[in-house]
Order: sequence, then structure tokens, then C-alpha cells
Amino acid sequence: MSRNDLASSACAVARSIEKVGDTWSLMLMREFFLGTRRFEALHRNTRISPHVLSGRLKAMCAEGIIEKRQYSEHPPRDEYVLTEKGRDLWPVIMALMTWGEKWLDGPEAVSLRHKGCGEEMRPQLVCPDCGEPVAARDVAARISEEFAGERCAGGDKG
Amino acid sequence: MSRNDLASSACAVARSIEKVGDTWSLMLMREFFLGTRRFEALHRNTRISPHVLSGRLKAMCAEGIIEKRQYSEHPPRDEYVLTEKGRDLWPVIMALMTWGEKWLDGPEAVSLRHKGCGEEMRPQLVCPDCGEPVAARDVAARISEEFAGERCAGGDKG
DNA sequence: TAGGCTAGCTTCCGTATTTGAAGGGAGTCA
DNA sequence: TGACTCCCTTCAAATACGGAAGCTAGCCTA
Repeated sequence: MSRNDLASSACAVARSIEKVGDTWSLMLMREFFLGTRRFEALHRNTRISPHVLSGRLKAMCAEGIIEKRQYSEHPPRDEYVLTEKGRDLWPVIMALMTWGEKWLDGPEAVSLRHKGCGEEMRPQLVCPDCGEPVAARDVAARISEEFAGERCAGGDKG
Repeated sequence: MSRNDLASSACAVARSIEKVGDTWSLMLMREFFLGTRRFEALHRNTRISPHVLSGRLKAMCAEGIIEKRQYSEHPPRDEYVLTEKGRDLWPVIMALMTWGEKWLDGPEAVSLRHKGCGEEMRPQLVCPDCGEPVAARDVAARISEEFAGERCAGGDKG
């Protein structure tokens, strides 16, 4: 199947992957969260080729993840800023950062300070009901019939 | 630049993206978290072509994200299971799921129950110091000099 | 002992996407 | 007038992907 078919999946993970699940969209999200807004700066900081960058920015605008905004009339200049939908992707980038820092060697390139309490921190996943940290093993997943049908698992557990 | 150059970035996000930041690796991670382990089942459930699937499984084995394990001697049959490194990618998939459910129309395909407290839930990001939920706007990011140099931001804020 | 079936891949080939370099237009600055 | 910046677009070559087919090893059935 092709990437685009994921858009019509019953699974929210698959639908999200279709929108932002590629190398350069994810790199752009990182860059937006670091505050970069202009074409040239996005190009320099991510090394994405102008052609691909242009295409991704258009797609992300169309998707409502970012907005094009004029920041100068003379000369006419545009910048790209995250919408609320785009800002909501922050946990994805945080999760990638946390994993990379734990499992892939390298320096710590970014420090995060929680404005609320002032502490340096890395965000953590918890259960909103009991407040305990959660990982994959702490959670039981059950899939809907519709999704089970889509997967055509053919009766086995795979 | 090419995808592979991201592996040597100072930024943990970029390094993570190089390992798992593509459509089919992410789809495979989803599938592993749903319990799928065998080649044919992965193929059916994700519709990844055998060629690409084979390549991704090899790469993920080499990276230590999954392990190949024989589950039958006669006939010899292998399955792929997540390592601890692989299981630690769960927050990435959760973040994508949460975003997709909020922003992309579609049914709820997966329910999650926290084994600890028994509640149906969606995991939530909090500050580990004060326990408050955090989003992008609640956090101030500062980048290291090394990372700043890599980005060649050229003095502007982009 | 032949024929068929399943799991787990590999090979092949045409198409689609990406890279990298170059170019272009609109405006400012000296 | 000419150089420079920003924001892209165009093009050719390299790469990756999708889909179908094939291949191997070991059953199973008769």
C-alpha cells in the first residue's frame, strides 16, 4: 500500500503517521519548537533541500499544522508559525528526544525548563487517573472490531 | 543532506528520527505494541511490501530495537520481538495516537487500560518535579553551543 | 513420491520521490 | 547600477518504493 492510504485507517496512529510520520516533517517540527520560522533558517538548520522544504511547508499549511504569516510588507516576507494543532505535536518530539538521549550516544543538546515550577526537567508520561508513570508494560490495549477487520489478522495473534 | 547524516547530529531528536522517523518503521512499532510478531502478520496488518518489510526488520534488529527469535524448530520459524530499547519507543506511538484522536477525524480504534489502577485512560505528559501537565508553551528550551554551531543559524532567530 | 500448502523471505521492474545544484523574481542597500 | 537577501522553483540524476512473482525449506495428504 502507499503512504496515502494510511489517511483512511481506523487507527489514529496510522492517520497521524500519514500527516507527520516522515523524516523531514519531524525535523521541521523540531525546528518549529526551537522557534525557527523562516524559509532560509529552516533550510540552514535542517539542511532540507529547498524543493522538499517547499513541499512540506505547503502540505503542513494545507493540513493546518502551520500558518503562513507576513512579517514584513516591504519587502514582502513570510514566516511559518505553528497553529494549536501543530503545537499539540510537541509530545511526539519530546518522546523522540527522551528516547534518543537514553539510547543513542551523544551530547545533551537541549535543556528544558518548566516555566511553572522553574525546574530543569524532561517531561514524563503518567496515568491521568492515578498519577503513576506508565510504560508499555503497564497498559493493556484492546482494538475495536472495525480496526481488527482492517488489519485482516486472519484469526491468529501474529 | 541525506537522512543518514542525522545520525551524527548533536540533537537527540535528529538521531532518533534517523532510526525510527519514517512511515514504515513507525507503523511497525505500532504493530509490535499491538502484539504482532511474525513476518506474514506484520505484512498483512500494515500492508508493507515484503521487500521493505524485510529491510526494516533487518535494520531494526541491527539497531537493537527488536530481536529475532526462533519459536519453532520444525519447521524453523522466526518471530520478532521488541527489546527494552524498542519498548521505550512506546511514548512516541502514544503521542501520535493522542494527537490523531484529537485532530484527525476517525473512530477510536484502540482502548487502553492502566493495569495499575484499572482505569481506561490516555497517558498524559507531566513535569516530573511538580506533577503539573506540560505542553509546549509551558517549557523554555535552550540549546547547547555545539548544537547551535551545527545549525549555523547565522545570528538570527530564524 | 507426488502434489500441494505455509512461512519467510528475495528478486525484479516500472514508477514515484528525493537530492543537489542551479536559477529566478522581488525587493533593499550603497 | 550592481550587489545582496529572501523565498522559493526547475531540472537531471540517484534512490526508494509498490506490487507481483519466485524461491526455499519443511510439513501434510494420499
